[in-house]
Formats: sequence, structure tokens, C-alpha cells
Amino acid sequence: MSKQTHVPTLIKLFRQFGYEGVTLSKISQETGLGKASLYHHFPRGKAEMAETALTYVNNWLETSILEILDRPEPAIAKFQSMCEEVSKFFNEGQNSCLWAVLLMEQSSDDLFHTQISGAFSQWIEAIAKVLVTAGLDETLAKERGEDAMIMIQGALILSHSLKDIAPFRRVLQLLPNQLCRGIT
Amino acid sequence: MSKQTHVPTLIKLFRQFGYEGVTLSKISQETGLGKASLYHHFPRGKAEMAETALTYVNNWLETSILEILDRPEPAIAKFQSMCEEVSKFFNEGQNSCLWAVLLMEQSSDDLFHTQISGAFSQWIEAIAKVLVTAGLDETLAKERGEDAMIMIQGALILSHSLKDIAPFRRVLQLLPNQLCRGIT
DNA sequence: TTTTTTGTACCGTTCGTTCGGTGTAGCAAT
DNA sequence: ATTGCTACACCGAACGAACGGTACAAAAAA
Repeated sequence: MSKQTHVPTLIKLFRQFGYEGVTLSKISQETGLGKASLYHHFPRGKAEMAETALTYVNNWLETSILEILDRPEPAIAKFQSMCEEVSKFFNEGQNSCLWAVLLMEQSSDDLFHTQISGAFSQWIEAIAKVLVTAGLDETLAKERGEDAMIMIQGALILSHSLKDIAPFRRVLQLLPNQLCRGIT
Repeated sequence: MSKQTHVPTLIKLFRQFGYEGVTLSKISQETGLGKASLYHHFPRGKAEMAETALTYVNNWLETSILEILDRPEPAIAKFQSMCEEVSKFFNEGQNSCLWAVLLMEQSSDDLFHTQISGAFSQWIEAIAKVLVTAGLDETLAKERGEDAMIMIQGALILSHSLKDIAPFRRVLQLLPNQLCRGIT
């Protein structure tokens, strides 16, 4: 079996239990691979497994989200498609965000911080670019991009805490218009 | 030394490394207490140490935040004081939130989820009550309370990711007016 | 003295990791 | 068709280290 086969399992585990919370036994159990086999695919061990999961998510950002925001469509339509994709990715708010999870534990921070920080910046920049093209001031556009990250991440935490996906749904429903407010 | 003396250290450790990321060795090192002493103060071990840290934070919520929101002042003034207190508590966005950290690792979720969920609900309810008193619709008021949680938590994650406290500061600066919008 | 607090040594378990392989498929050369 | 060789995916068993936790007696405080 290919190495890529087990990446979704890795993502699921790391975002559910965090880096320190995931054990090789759990990974072995969930993938059906022996511990030694895991080291065949990921010679640098647990760190490489988490990095691979992170790379997969960052790839989702580039191929799904950034692609949507680059389409030749009106800004509002792009943001609506983006929010649909986000909702699908996070299973309507029931999944947590791998970026946020790995950010929290500062132990492994330096290992992953570059990738995570870069992902956020890329996403913000892409949203800002859409808004600037639509005629918005550059500074304001970037703030709106940051706002999008803030609301998505905050909504994930709140929904996760209350065990109620309503806040997440509401945020994603209002976000497109909120980003476009004041655009001709 | 009293048990309460070392609670801030516990909070610092758990929010920095997460529940699984904190080891008794680290705690022993940071507090200067031997393992036996730790088990004297916290007979149920690591879980009790985390619970104590969590209880301390929940106590901060009740004595600081909920007290502010219960003062006989205009809504906008209450929210401004609240945001100042929040900014102080999170060291202008440089600290992460213990609630969010412990929420992330679902391994220990059932142990802490009740306390965390309760804290969020209390805070939301207190904000909503202020807004209802100021004449806002009940449903809308509760949504505004949720929005406050969303923006604070989201801003913490973003600021932590970008290693830039500007988004956190901006959110806290705008939050009072945002909560009060549409109030006579 | 009695109670509370601590240092030290230790317990069994599990951690991430590594060693030394097995089984299988392909692929030439014989 | 058989042989030898290589590449690959896989795994059981074990490693040293560190984990959370405990027993117990010395020491400090009351």
C-alpha cells in the first residue's frame, strides 16, 4: 500500500488528540500497520508523520481554497464557494483544525510553526487580493482576510466547546456578505 | 507553601504544552516541588492538577469578567472594561487559552469538557443579559455573546500563529462597539 | 508528640524507536 | 522453467528512556 493511503488517518488522529496525545500504538492500530512498517514509510518517525499530515492540509488549501479564490467570478460568489468548501472540510464544524491543534502545543511549535504560519498568511493574502480587485482599500482588505481566519477558527472552538454546530454554520453563512460589505 | 501558590505555574504549563504535553518532571521542575510533594497537594495526580488550573481560570471568569458585566454601568463601558481585563489576562494575546488547549485534545475531553463548556456558556449568557437589558432582542443578544467568544478565541489563534499581537489588539479594540451596534 | 511536608528510591507501564528479519513481486540471466 | 538478485511493503520482538504514580522514612512545623 502506498504511503499516501494512510495520510487521512494521520490527519484524523493528530487533529483529534494533538501531537503529544497521538501514540505510535494508536497510529498502528488505526492504520493497521505495524509500528515497524510505519518507520518504513516515515523514517523520521512521529514528527514526519505529523509533517506529512500538515503538508496534506496545506495542499488542500492551495488546490481547493486558493483555486476557488482565483476563479474569474464575482467576489461574493468566490467567498460563498470558499465557505462551502470550508464547511465540507471541517465536517460542518465537527472536526477541529490541524493548524490550531498543532499551534497550541508549543513543544512541537518550531517544527510546524513555519508551515502553519505560511498557510494562514497565504489564505489571508488570497482573500485580500480578491477584495482589492473588487475595489477595497489594501489595509482594510487584509484586515478582512484576518477576520475570516478569526471567525472560522473561533467558530470551530466555540462549536466544539458547546457541542453545537450552530455557531459554525451561522459564521460561515454570514461570512461572504461580511467580507464584501461596502463593495459596489 | 500553600497549594494555591503553584496554581499559576500549573496554568502556564498546561496552556503552553497541553495536557499530554505536560509531564510530572516539568511540573516538578517549574514548581520546585518533588513528585511526592505534588502528590501530597494533588492526590489524584496530573488530572487533578489540570482540574485545579481549570478551576482557577473559571474562577477568574466569575470574579473578574462576570463581576464587570454586572456593574451598574452603561453596556459599552462594561464591554470596554471586559476587553481590558481579557487583554491583561492573555498578556495582549501572547498567552493561549487554557480552555481552547484542553478542548483540542479529545483524549482528556470528558474530564474537562463540562467545566469548559460551562465557562463559555456563562460568559455568553452574561454578555447576552447586558445586551437584553440595553434593549436588544434576546436571540440576537445571545448571538452577540457567541460572537464575542468567537472573535476572542479566533484572534488568539491567529495572533499566536502570525506571532503578531496586532490582530488580537484590533479585535479587542473593536469588540465593545461591535457588541453594542444598534443600541439606542 | 503529632501532623504536615518533603527527598529518595522505586514500581509497572508505555513511550518512540530500532533490529533483524519474512513474504512477494518483478526481472534478467541461465 | 528455474535460478539468483533486487526492491519493496511489512512485521514481531525488543531496546533504553521516560512516563505517571507509590512507599516510606526523614525532616519541619504545629
